[in-house]
Amino acid sequence: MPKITLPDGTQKVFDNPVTTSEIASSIGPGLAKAAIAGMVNGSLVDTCIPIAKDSEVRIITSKDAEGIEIIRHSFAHLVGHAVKQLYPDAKMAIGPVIENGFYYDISYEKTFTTNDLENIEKRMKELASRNYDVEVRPVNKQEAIETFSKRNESYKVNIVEEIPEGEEIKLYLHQEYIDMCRGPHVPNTRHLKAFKLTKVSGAYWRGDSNNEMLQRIYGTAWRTAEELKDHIKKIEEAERRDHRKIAKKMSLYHSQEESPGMIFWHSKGWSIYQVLERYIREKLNRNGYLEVKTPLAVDRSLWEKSGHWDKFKKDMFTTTSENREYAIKPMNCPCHVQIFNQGLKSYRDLPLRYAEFGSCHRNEPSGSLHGLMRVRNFVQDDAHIFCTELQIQQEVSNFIDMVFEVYRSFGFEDILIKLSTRPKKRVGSDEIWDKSEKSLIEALNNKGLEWDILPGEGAFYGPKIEFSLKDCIGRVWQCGTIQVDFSMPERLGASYVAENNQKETPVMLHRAILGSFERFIGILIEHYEGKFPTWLAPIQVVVLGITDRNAPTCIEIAQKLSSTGYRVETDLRNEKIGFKVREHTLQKVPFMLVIGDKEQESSMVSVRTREGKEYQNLSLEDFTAILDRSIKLLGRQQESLKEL
RNA sequence: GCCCUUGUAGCUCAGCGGUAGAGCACUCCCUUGGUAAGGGAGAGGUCCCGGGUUCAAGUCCCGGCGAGGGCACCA
Repeated sequence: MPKITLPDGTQKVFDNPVTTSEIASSIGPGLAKAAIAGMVNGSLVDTCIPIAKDSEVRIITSKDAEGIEIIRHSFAHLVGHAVKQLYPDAKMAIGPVIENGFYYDISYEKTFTTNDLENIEKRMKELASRNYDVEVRPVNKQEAIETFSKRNESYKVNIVEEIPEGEEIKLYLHQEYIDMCRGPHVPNTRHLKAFKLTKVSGAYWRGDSNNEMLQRIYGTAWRTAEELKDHIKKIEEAERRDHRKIAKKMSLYHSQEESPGMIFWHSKGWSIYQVLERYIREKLNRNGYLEVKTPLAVDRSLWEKSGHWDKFKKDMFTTTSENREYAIKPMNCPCHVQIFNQGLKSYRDLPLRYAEFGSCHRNEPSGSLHGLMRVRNFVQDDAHIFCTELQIQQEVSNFIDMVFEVYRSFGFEDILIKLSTRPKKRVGSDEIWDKSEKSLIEALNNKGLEWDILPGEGAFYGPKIEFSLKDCIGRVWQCGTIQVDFSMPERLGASYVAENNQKETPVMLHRAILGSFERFIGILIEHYEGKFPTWLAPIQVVVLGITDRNAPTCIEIAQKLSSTGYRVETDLRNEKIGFKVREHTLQKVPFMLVIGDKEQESSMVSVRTREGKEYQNLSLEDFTAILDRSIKLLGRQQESLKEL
């Protein structure tokens, strides 16, 4: 006689054990049709599972977050159903839910082509349109192994074998296809409509690069066709913003075969880089940092002492000279310790903050390189703070303020914070790790910030806080970091004289706000879609002549502007004004000055913005005032020209 | 590093066994035109590199290198 309590408080009493499906029916036929699963006392169950005890029950439909997850998961089974019909020799491995969709890892001797993908998708649609019931069959371990052995599903057998004895195993029967899952799954394939298979790629069995590679079929799935369409639109939007494409069109940088993962900055890209560097340098100066510069190549003995040679030898570029082996530095910190070690330091000198825009090289795996986002040569807005344990919290706190201020300058308001704790591969005692992690947690809590924890994701020498920002289409980029390091100063012999006249080892904080300039510029290109705010725009103003007669005036105006420090070009080509306007709009130049006979005679300028707004009869002084205000806004939301 | 895809003019791409193509860009000429493409002519290619198959190879096969999408990695 189970008594069922629904979310709105209503209670229903049933004579016999009752299923979620029956409860839904008792409420209404619409809900019965929409029911995907039940949330019974906090856990998700299939609609066909009988509930015998008094329970709180919520009916899950596609409108619930849990519902769409279940739908996506069932789509993975549908991939299995289709693949096994089309390619009976294929072996199914795992098919989980991921953000916005699902995938299935499959072992099959032939590689799936895009054509195969289309066929699989077509078959999935046919199968789904049969609106067949999905059956659940609980089995014991032995039965599961037999079932999958008989079907030659060696990966499934492998998975079952690792399930502890006595634990419930559920088989899901999709007509003749059988899969295994914790569930729940949709009761009928009528729930499986809005989806698209997106790509095939390789993936290691159990995510281990020592294992064989399987073929992974990716798909995206949504509750309605509209949501699917929206999602595809978002992907296209992201493609439009691809920094590699935009940078090529705007001639910001290039890379070529001879130096994979390294950037040839063109003048326009370098201009952005320099503005960033100037901006950060000014921030560092104001916050008590000392800028330094250290060598690119350093003898391996230093990297042995620092621990890098042990852990990252393969990932460093090396070079030799006169029987000595050097590593091209992958980071600046060991060199900064060398500067710290020059001369005796007192506790009165701390905190000591060394900043460096040092060029670092890391031999990243070829398959991981990606435009500006993952490169082999990069420069960070890097600095190391040498301080006492007691100073950590204050330094971390000051740093957090700086991070927020800098990100806001680029228009990033939404900032996520994560704390990464000790990884498996690490140096330093557990006691030191306890101390380091605790000090970061306290600094975060004292600031009253919200943060998440990432267990095991810390650097090998210490825990870290990571700062991620959300760009204007909602993508999250991890940029800033501050890492506590109790180990490296000791390894490299750093010390200071404390108040009690004893030598102590300082703590070192590694920190960066932008991360690497390369990557941050990549992010900015995508965030702004190439439409850099005036502050950052490689060309801020282009002066366009209407006819050849206006060329001298154009040149004169351009010279006036560039001598005041603006980045200006002229376009005096023998082309119509419409043509020039189009080109510089596509080049995303924020301001175009149009100079014809009219302007020439009246000593005025006409302004056209890249957004297509026009303003006639401005004096050059009025225009530069506007320009100044636009630049001062930095990367914050630009208002219209009138408001400037 | 691994799997798949891919590499043709400065750019975007077509051609896929039989004398290298288009659009844009570039050069020259006409045009001097008022806010997103005026017209004409011309020049431009070891078809990524190295082997092989073939009477004949951008085109088919093998190997390198790069790029793209994933996986793994990311101090």
